Amino acid sequence: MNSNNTKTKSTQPATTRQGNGKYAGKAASTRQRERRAKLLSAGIKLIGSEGFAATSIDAVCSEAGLTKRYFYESFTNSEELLIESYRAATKELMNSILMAAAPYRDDSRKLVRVGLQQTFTFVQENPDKAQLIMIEAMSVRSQLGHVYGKSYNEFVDLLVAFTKPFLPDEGPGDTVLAVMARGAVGAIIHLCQGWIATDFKQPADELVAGTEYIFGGMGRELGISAWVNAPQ
Amino acid sequence: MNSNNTKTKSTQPATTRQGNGKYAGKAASTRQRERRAKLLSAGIKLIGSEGFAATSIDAVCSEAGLTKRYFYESFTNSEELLIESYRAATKELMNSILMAAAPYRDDSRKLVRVGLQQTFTFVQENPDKAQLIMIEAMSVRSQLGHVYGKSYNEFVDLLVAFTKPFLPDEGPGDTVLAVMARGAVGAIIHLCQGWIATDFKQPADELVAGTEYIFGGMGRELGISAWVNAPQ
DNA sequence: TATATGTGATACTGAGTCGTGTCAAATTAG
DNA sequence: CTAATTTGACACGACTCAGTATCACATATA
Repeated sequence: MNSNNTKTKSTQPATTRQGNGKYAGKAASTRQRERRAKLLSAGIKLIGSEGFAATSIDAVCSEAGLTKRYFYESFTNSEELLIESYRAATKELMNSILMAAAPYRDDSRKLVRVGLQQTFTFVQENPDKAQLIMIEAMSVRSQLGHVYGKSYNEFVDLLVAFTKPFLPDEGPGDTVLAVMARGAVGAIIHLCQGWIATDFKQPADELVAGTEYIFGGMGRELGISAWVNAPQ
Repeated sequence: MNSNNTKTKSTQPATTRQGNGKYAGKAASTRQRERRAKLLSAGIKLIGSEGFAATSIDAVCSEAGLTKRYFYESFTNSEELLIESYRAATKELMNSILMAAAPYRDDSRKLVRVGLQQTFTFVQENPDKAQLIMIEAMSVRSQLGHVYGKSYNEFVDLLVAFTKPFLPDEGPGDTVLAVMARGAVGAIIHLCQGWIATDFKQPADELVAGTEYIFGGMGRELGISAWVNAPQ
């Protein structure tokens, strides 16, 4: 359950006559964290490129340069690796978008443009992570379903909360607004999926332009002044 | 390669002294078609509910009430079953939308509304097929990727072709228009995915309303008169 | 009835994978 | 140096599954 599951058996009940855990100049906990990071990185790479179903634990260990023993030291099974890989990749994407968009908090249109640009840039620069986030995560059953749904809703809620202040009094209710936000996120995800599948043949600018139109239309339809008072 | 792959070995080179293929009152080709249909139906049900990765050939045969021999009579492997299942389900969805929307070819807004309503209705009434079309198909690698991409592009092209006549002369180019269409389809697919995952808790009307707003915004942004000359 | 063919149940082989266990080599602390 | 611990390589059993083969039974034809 806990993300920080240190399973160091520590089978020295009393007689710690020797060895406080150091090896190769590093403490036991450090080595373990490094191994976990290696496995996570290998997991993201393989799951993102080959797909979860085609990724065996042996392959992950081989990619990480470790043996199975250390896999089970950090994860109970392959699904846990998937979940943690998804968490790590999602966090990274979110942070990169927030960082890029932060300077434009007061300019809705610029904010949308920069956010979209950063999203597509991240996808192009990290195809494995993008594929993991946008394709693999949603097609795997059981536990990850909840993680994915939760993470997804958080982003949608963020989008709604951010849009709310700009809305005029009249307009659709919250439920419809939420549907629109989910649809907008879905549009981006889907465009990214197709983009990945076709090896980024289309220029990123065209995708940004198209999604800007979609967001612009929604802004206009919702009566947000930044778009209503705009040409075209 | 051919969809109508009849693999009746017909190992009677010359001495057809007996047996023109009838059994249980039906011709050989009829029986084979029925078996294939049973397998296809079982495949859609299992892949759509359990996922492709969790669907074994044995399970499909068991669900269809047949044995493995007849699976390999109609399909070379499980991926071929997946592709054919996807084709069948997609065709059914397309037809149901086109049938529902046909009477409103001259009223853009009504056309969009009815098309969306029918889409969500189909998804709710055929969750297995919808899950197969919208979730499983895109997460499987290799051959199906092309089938999915092709089918998807056909629908996007249809959408673009249908919109084109209503567009004013100014406005975005074809590439941006195509991106918008793909995004719109992605929005619908993604909303359906979430809807399926949450067991259709949200009323279909709300989803239709939200997607209508998205389409309305796009229509307005593109300068289509049916939406430009509309309130709100 | 006798023969050929279709059918259903099941066995079998080979490959792949998971999770665990073993053992020698490497490293550290006393 | 010596003993304890960590590490890497690999073996092992159990299991699942794909694809093929076998065998007895059912049905059609002569």
